Amino acid sequence: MLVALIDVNNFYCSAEMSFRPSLKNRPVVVLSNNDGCAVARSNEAKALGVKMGQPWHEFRNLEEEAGLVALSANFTLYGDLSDRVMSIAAGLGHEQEVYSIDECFVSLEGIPGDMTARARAVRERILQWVGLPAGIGIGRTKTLAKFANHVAKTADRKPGSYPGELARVANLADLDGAEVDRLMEATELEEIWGIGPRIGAQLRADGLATVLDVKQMDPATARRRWSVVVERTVRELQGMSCIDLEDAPAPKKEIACTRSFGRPVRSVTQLEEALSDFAGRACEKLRRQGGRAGQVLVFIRTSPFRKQDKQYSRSVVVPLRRPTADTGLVCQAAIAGLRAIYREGFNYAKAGVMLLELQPAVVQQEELDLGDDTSDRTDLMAAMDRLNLRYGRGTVLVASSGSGALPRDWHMKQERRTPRYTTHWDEMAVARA
DNA sequence: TCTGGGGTCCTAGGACCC
DNA sequence: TCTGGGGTCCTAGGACCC
Repeated sequence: MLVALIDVNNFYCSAEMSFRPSLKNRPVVVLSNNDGCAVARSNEAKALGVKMGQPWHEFRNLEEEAGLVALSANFTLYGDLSDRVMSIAAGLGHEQEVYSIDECFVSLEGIPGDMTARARAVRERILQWVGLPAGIGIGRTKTLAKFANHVAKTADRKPGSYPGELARVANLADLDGAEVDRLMEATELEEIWGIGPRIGAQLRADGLATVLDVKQMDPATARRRWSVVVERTVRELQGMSCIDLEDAPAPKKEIACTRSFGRPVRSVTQLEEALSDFAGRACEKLRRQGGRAGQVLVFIRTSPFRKQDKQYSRSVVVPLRRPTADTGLVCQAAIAGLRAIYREGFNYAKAGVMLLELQPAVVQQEELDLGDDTSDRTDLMAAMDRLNLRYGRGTVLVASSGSGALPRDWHMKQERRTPRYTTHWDEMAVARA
């Protein structure tokens, strides 16, 4: 196996900068839904000490003090730019796994020529055609490609941290074993793909510190002390491929739509509206993958951060009469679930709907017509999806989502969103002479 | 005052079966 | 007096990823 990992640097921030060049070289953060916390930081924002996931109110002062620019997440824009990046990156090899919105693995098996030069060309193309800077790491396993990618990005961002020729594109296959070991020795073990904070701390307690230390572990010990997951990570660092490239995206096993509210919600009516809305969105995703759900999970909870509030958190799984992707039936189930778990007198901060026991619509079990809810509304749902796609989300919805009579102030806060430049005619960027 | 959203996989333990 | 062994399925919780 030889595989490349292509990953856009500070993706959301870079996406914003590609349409607003005045943001370049400035501290920029993109905030999570509800403008809650930092989910992307430019290099300058990192240098100011803004942490991944840090609550916005904790570093809001930097706006005045350091010229920090904070933006609401604009997922429509990021999703569209992501598609463009992925189609260029796919040109690197024959098989591609889109791993997340900003990164993908590409298999280099069977590709002739100089991989490093090829990767540099693809990187240049992404920069020129989409305006986004990326890093590319190449290795014999996915974990090694991830590690190489870390080297490539860090060498670029912090000159002197690694040999300069590895900046932006790092190909471990170009190096001999001793050189790779030196890179691993210079890297903290927390950077390893698959080692999180918990296991990282346990490895530290055992006296390990660097990627090289983990690579040199005995795989059997890794399995006995931790799990097969850690064993695989050790073996992958040693060059044995244990994690396959997933060429075709697997259908989802569960689909969720959950939101924190813009302000606390107390009434069951508003929760019904919100959950109907979430159920509708979840069903839309489900229909897109051609699936049906057997169960609906509903949850509501207060904010664990509001210590002064009474706390409450509950969820319930509602079985569906038969597997369905019908928004109306799923809304009914979600509302029935809500009524079972709702208690008065709490400040609800978050709620959600999850669709479980997903199965393909094409292998539906036949059964006797019991005359209860058997009317097939597949065509109605398809029409609803087309209208909402064409005229915008919320053009058609089920009545329990609210008539608009009640204030929908539970909607998330998004006070700093930039235009959806590439997907909405009326929000396109305008060039002035 | 203000703290995201959406996933996957693995493991252990209990229930249950023959 | 003597009281088995092997297996599956389900669920909750933990850990990780971006």
